[in-house]
Amino acid sequence: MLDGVSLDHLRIFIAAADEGSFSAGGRRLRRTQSVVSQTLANLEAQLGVKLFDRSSRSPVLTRQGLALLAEARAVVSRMDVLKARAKGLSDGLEPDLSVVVDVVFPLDQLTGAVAAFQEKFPATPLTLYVEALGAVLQPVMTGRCAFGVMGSLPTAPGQLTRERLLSVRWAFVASPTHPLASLKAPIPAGVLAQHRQLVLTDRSELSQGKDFGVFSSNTWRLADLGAKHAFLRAGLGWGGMPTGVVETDLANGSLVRLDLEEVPDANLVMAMFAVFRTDTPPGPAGRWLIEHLKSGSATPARTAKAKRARFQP
Amino acid sequence: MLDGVSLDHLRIFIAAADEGSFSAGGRRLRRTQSVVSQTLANLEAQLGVKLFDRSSRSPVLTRQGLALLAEARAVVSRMDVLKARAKGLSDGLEPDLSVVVDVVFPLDQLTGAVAAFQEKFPATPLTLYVEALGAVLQPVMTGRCAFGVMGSLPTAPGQLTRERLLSVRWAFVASPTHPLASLKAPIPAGVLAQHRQLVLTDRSELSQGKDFGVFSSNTWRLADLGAKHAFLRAGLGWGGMPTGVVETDLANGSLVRLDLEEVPDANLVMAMFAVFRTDTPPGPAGRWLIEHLKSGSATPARTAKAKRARFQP
DNA sequence: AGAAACCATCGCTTGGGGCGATAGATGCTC
DNA sequence: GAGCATCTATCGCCCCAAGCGATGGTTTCT
Repeated sequence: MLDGVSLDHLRIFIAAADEGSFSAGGRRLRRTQSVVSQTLANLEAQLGVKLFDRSSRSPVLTRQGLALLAEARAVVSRMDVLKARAKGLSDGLEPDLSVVVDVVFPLDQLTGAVAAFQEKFPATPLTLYVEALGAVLQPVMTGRCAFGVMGSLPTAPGQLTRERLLSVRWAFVASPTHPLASLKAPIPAGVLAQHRQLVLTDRSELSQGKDFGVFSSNTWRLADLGAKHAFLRAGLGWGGMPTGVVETDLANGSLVRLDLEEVPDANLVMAMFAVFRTDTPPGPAGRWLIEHLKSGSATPARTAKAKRARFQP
Repeated sequence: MLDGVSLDHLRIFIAAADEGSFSAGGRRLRRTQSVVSQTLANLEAQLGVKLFDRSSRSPVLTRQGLALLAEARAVVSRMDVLKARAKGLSDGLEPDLSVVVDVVFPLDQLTGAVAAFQEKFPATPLTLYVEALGAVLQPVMTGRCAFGVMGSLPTAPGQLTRERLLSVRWAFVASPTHPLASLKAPIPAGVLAQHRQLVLTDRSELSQGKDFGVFSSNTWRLADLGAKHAFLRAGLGWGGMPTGVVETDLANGSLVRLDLEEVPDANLVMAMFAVFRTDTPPGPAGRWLIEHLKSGSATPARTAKAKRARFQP
């Protein structure tokens, strides 16, 4: 034995204190009265503290006993936490979860799912990375993240599995002060190419040379969606944005939608997928999170519902 | 045994994980390597979780093992807290401390001492009551409070011990709009008696009929020092206040000092005492707090020092 | 190849946890 | 007040899990 006082000692102490009687405490734990008596005498000796006043018929906690009772509860409660955690792990729950999400993924959908996740799996630490485009892929490949959330794969290695989550509507926009904004008719590619396009980029090598929706050779590359947003509003160029991000701008006129000849009906959508390595599929927690990132499983939050209504008119 | 997993299991787990080796972990705990091996196998079986990957030469924690290691540390750490607490109690430290303090006790001295107390005895819950005059005595008599802090005892039962703490300077004041305020010469008792005096009182029976510094038969009795303060400032009467409470009022003129004929040199001080039942003297924590309530042991806080300087010009 | 670690497994011993019995004390009931 | 029920303390006994030492297999370093 490494230490005189054990968990069983504390459990017997708690039972006796709760029941107000050694005998009753013993009954609760299916132990004889004698072991309770001996154990508590032993515990008192180990701690050097009188826990019970035995002068009356049934023992009553001393003040010291009351103080240590709270400590004892804390100890066994912590042990119960450990066992609960172990139970989860033995059922296959992953000990922690790292996820990387593309910036263009709808924020409210993400926050709603993550909030629900924390409530559902409070013991599972969740680490969230937000990256752009190809930068999502890298941590998934290396295994640092259990899965990633990203748009159409520029290059889809065979070792990856992807699973459709939802679609992000896309709009090409510009500031109302921008020359393109005054053109009502569908804009042909030739005209587009004459104006600087703002393009989201990232620092990874995986998406090098793989451009998505780039119509102009005159481009500025921005690694941050918020920066791109600000540049667009400042009239420094035109480019595509998720409609969810710019809808208030479109409503109040600080950005206007561009009608492109190449994109009929402005119906551009980008499908978003959960992507993970086929050899290490997500465990229960990761799977749960993936399910709750799908469009059908929006959180009951009001904002999410409103957003969905706008997405499917 | 009430439960398969014990504290010793966790301690062995922690040692092995820390050392990165079963043998080294065993050495640290003065146990054979075989018991470490067996114990960990047993623990893994109990929890249903593989803690170590034994495929390589020296075992390495699995992800689950890493997660449970943190939990294990939490459990034994909580147990260490319990034992530390028990150690304090066995050394005679009281499990908790209740104290009742008279409102007129200098606030900064009190807060300083209490703050230092919480730092010195973080495990000892401190309950503080603030009462007026005789109301301080009652919880001390009944034993609900280990000691009380109060002014001169109106009636000093022999079963109480008192110990001097510090002196509170006292001033008789009134609003500048009050008729007495315009009298420069020392005011005789006869004149005082013609004006309403505001007197601090309390709801206990112990101070019934025992008035302190009452010169007028026309009195209003206030159970709250703050209320008395407000009444004085409103010009509703005259009365005594601790100088510490009214010094800013005296400085900015919202109250003026009265020069009483009965009280030469305005040198009225009220000695304050720690009072406790002789049969239950305070333990180490209580004694520590009493020492730090004395005037010489002011906290190093700037305000307290400044206040003391003003008190002893 | 050999030494030196490491871990798993197997008997063997032993100490503490648990049981039952007993005795003394206290409170309830008739 | 006698009898009964229930409580705690203590004793002797049993037994299992914890611990030990030895053995064997494996990896790493020299």
